[in-house]
Amino acid sequence: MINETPRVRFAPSPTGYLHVGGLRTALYNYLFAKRNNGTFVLRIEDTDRNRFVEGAVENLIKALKWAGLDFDEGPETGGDFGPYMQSQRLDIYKKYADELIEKGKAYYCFCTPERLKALKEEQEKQKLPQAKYDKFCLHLTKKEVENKLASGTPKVVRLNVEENHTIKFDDIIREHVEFESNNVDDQVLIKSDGYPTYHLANVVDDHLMKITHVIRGEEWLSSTPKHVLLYDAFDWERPIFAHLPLLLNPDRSKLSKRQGDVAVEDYRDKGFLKDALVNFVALLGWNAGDDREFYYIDELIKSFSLERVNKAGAVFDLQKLNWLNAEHLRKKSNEDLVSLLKEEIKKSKFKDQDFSDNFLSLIIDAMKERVSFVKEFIDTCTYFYEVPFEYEQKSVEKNWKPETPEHLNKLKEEFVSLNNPTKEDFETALSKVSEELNVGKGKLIHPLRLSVSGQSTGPGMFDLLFILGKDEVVKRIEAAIKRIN
RNA sequence: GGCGCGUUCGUCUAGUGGCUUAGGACACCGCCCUCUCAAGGCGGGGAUCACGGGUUCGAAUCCCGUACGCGCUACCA
Repeated sequence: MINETPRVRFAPSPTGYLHVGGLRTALYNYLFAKRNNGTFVLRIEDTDRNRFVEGAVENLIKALKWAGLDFDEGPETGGDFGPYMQSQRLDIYKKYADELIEKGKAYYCFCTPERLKALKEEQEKQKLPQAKYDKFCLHLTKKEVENKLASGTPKVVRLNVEENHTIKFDDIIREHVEFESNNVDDQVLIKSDGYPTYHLANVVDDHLMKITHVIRGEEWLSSTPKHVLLYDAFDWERPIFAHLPLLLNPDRSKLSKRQGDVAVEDYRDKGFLKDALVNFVALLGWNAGDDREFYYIDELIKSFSLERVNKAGAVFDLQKLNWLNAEHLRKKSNEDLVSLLKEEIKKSKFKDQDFSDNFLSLIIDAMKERVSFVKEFIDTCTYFYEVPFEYEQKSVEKNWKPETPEHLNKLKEEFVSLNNPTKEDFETALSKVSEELNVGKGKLIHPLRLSVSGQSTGPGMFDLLFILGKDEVVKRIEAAIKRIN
């Protein structure tokens, strides 16, 4: 097994969207596969007919691809071990369940839900340490079973867990784990509707698809003894297990919808860069052992190892995600940012206006260090796109003094005389006015900034003037003077 | 209740018996830079390493117990 190239899988159930916890699981599988020249498989675990969600699979695949996690085999893509939708593999599970019954490792159970419920209540009443099925149907005679089968009595198939032994297995992250078989229930393998449960389908598929490493969330650790029993019952080699720590809400419960966004698409729609989300989620439970925090996905591939995955759950901290998003944003080329910004403009109130790439690129240069999200290239500096409608009140009180109109007028006159001014020309012009008026530059700059942008904060004054252009600057100064008077 | 897993600054984490007066990052605060806001630089507060016992010359690191948290306990995954 050690010398085989690994085959791993991400096996979500199609609930309608990709959960960020799922993204992290998928990512670790992907990183592990790529790191070891292995294969990354996507398998859809849609064995619960009651939970069927229209379009869920398409959504899942879309989110995975958006994040850059391309799978080598899976629905749509295909592969040598398909089909990759469990609902299309029912006959396979049936065959293996029969094999188990043949071997005495599983058995038919005809107990009604009512009996099961009564049994459970009785066990609780007696304060039995653990409630589990009493193997009633295991003791049915062959004849009785045949009769019930022939009469079409509703049935399930149960795993026959032998009592009084210890089930042991190894886990890359948890090391050695043991369970007493007496604590393991005779799990249903095939439901009465003929569909398999997760446990059977998962084990059968992992074996048939030659999965070497099962990398999944910690919520599966408790059912791993059942899976181990199944591998042993079939006489199949067990895969290597790696149970990942959970992603947590701020209150340390399992990350859930109630306490914030959990869908990858929510984060995408909020403007998070895929590079940042992937980077962030990779660091939730793993690190290379050094201080590095900024990674692109191909760099993660080079550094990743399951051995360095933590045991304890990690709180999903939005503030750090925000910071990483800003970091990734700043590292992007203007070319990339221009096209991202254009997408945002299409969604904004400026969607009908035309802005040149060159103009947008100038805005990006001016604002790159001041924003965390692409959409802030619009929201925090609308004055680049439209004339300011109002002037920040606090700043008006502070910066617009009685002498301001005179100062602005002088600046305007100086600017008007400039011919196709550069940033430096604007600066020289302002210096000149500053000297002539014997007024500090700051005393001119703040009122000017407010006049031209309506705000008290923003990029460097002369960058701002240059980007707006002489004509626009002059117009805005005139409007501001009018406003003051 | 039972079983399992976990527990280092608010959060993500480094740390695998002496290099640790426990390091970094986010967040927070201050200073510098400066036309503002950022970015950047420098600095600060913040962790009796959950608690209690051992083992050892020496423990965040090994062992045991306790507490707490979380997960599982479905014909859900």
